Amino acid sequence: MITSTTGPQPADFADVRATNLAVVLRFVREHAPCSRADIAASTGLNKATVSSLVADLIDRRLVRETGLTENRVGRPATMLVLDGSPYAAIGVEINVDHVSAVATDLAGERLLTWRRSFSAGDSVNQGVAGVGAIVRRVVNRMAKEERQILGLAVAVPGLVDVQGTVRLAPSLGWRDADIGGDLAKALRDPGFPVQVDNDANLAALAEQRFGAHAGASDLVCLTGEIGVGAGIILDGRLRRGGLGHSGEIGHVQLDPDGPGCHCGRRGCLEAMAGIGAVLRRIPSPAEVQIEVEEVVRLAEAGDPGTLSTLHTVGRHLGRGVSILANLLNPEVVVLGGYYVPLAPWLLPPVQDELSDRVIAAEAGGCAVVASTLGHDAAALGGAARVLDSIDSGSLPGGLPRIP
Amino acid sequence: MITSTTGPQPADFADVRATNLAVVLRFVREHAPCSRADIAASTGLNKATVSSLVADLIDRRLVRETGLTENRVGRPATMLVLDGSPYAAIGVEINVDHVSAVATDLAGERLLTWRRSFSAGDSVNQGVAGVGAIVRRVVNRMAKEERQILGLAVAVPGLVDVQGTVRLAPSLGWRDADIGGDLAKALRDPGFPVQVDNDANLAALAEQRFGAHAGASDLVCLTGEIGVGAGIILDGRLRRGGLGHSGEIGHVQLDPDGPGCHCGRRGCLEAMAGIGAVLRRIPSPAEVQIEVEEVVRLAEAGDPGTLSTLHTVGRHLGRGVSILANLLNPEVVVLGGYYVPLAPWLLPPVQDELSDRVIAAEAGGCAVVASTLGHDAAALGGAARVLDSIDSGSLPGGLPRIP
DNA sequence: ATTAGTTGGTACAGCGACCAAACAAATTAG
DNA sequence: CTAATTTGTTTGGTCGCTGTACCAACTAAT
Repeated sequence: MITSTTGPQPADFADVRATNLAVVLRFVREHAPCSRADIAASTGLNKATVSSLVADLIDRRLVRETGLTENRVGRPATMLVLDGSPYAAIGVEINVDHVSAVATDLAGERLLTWRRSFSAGDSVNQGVAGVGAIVRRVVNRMAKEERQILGLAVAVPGLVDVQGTVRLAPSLGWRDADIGGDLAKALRDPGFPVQVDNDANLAALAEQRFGAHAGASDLVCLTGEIGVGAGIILDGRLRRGGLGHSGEIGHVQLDPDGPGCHCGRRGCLEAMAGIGAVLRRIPSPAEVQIEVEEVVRLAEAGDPGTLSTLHTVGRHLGRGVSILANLLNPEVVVLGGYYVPLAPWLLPPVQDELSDRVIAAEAGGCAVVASTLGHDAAALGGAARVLDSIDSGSLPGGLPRIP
Repeated sequence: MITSTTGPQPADFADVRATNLAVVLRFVREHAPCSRADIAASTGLNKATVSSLVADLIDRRLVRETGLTENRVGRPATMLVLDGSPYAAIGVEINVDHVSAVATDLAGERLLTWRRSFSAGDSVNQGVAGVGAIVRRVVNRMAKEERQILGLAVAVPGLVDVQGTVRLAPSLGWRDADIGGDLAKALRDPGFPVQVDNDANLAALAEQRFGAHAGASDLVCLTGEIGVGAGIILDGRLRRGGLGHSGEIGHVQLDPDGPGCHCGRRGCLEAMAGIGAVLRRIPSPAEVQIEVEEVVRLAEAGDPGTLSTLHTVGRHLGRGVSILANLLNPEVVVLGGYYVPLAPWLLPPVQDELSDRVIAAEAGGCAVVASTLGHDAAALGGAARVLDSIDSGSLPGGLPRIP
């Protein structure tokens, strides 16, 4: 059945065509290289229909025939793969001390990964200028490779509403900033859509598409930066809540008598299980990485104090994860950011807490794993978000066949 | 755009037709009485198409023409309304001490509300027999009124997986029971689908369709029975999580030093803000209602101890609600069950906690209200669930036009 | 080398569903 | 009584999927 998102939203032929184009495109993405016959057999579409759809996708340069054929009985198949070359998706991640930009082709292959320093104290205008600068460079590079930009999604650590306005980003000092609009202006009508989203949301998209549990339809991603946020994917899609402010787990109170949090409350998850709770002193943002590496060294050396701290933090983190598991019953919770290098010591106590606290048997089938995507997961997620919109039917290259 | 749920799921004309039939049906439900021209103008469908769709719906006896016309310039319109008479949806709610059954017509009007005593200690077989008995009586009554049963949904207080198997219902003493299958067997091939779901989930559906905030696309319903559970609606649909075990908020720990919970842990939401925390003594299930009424009387009389208890419980409940608001950012959290009569005293501290604890400004736009649906909300939600499946395209009366 | 068998892809007619526009119907305004 | 207005149906057209037939290209066996 076709399920429209909501309200009176009728369907017509264009929708059927767009849906089936997207179905074929997704199939090629997931089963490349494959033949038209494969597609017809697996999707249930008629062979003739598949031929027509594939022709359309080839016209739009989304799919390409590889001359290669298989070696079996019968006529050999002309295999199809995604055509990586003519398109690119851009994801950008704004952090306290740097901006990361990632570009991928249609298949999700990384084309470039760039970084630029960034000052959190900057005004919104300065921030946008900095992001605009790196994006312009990426756009130019893509133009040199003769790639059309499919879109840009920017990850911001903070509250972003459904329209893409940054409502509150404490670590950047931003409030009610229309980054998307400003950026589009700075890029002077770029000709591709510019989207803005929360970093945890985009990291979750990255995990769903590129992570070890890619394809999971119910997945939560917990970012382990200075702040802790959750990106929530349920039934295959990001769930943002009414205003787009979902996933704010960082200041959920674990213990009324817990340590003070920088937000002014006590016993927040962020205060008890954020990366700050692991470090012995509070370093500047740029030094956190170094401090974490020091903790890893100490833990590897078996330093009792460090191990004990990690165990305690792990238990607290486990309580946070168990809230997620009880409330949302995801297949997997992915720990990102600074949790990744610390995972060997954090995961066991997290698992223990989870089995203790989740009501459903065996933690409701909820696995907890460390991310394998590296530090720019949110930027990669930005690209994933652009690819998602392609996958769900808004194809580029709308020109029809030969006149 | 058409968005298929997931995977390779192509669309064809039948899907277009089903989608548009559902669109028209929903429109008539929400705007009755209305004319074909209204539908065409509001949905964007062509007038001719609307005529065809309406004719189809009339053939299926889902919609009816009222002779009435409006009094304006131009040709008078023939108004359309949902045809209540030929169909019925049944919802059943299993509780510790009773079973409630509700039947509604297509428009959601209650046709009957029945109750039957029930013993929690009974085996699954005895329980199914009891439910089967009341369902059979409802089915017979509906048959007498010449109504076709569209479906039956049963609400169970416990963990229900996506297939509808009751994994764990502590208050009933059930475990791994295929209530749906057993019930279908007990009804001897009833000719309509039998579904089983968690009581909080179905209560949430009832709120979304019949409650004061009907139509909200992001809504959470908190049941205040002996246990506390949440039904989570995001982006217009119930979200059940990977295995269907979402919403288990009752044993989220609010305070490591809190009072003991019957689950063996400490400081669970259920122990600190469940109805048990309000009552002075632990009564038998049948007596809870009386005890709650006594608490209301004391509160109304201004008894200081009672007021103080309610204030404290309200603050704890507010902490639970704030977790929901931070994590899911719903438009509204509806408090049900025994929270309803106590709402005048519980809501103020809940609101206070919410404004204190939710990171987004103004609690992320999250309202907290008491349910207005009465004690059989989950049963009503069962009917709502049946109506939902009609609304999303699985129409009855599949026979085509004239033979 | 020839033939049979198998599989891949295309061509063509048919059908179902939507749309646009013209038309018929029914009522009010003047 | 005519003009204006609005409703709903009829007619013709387009689009996109389906089924069938057909051709193409290769393997395997005779």
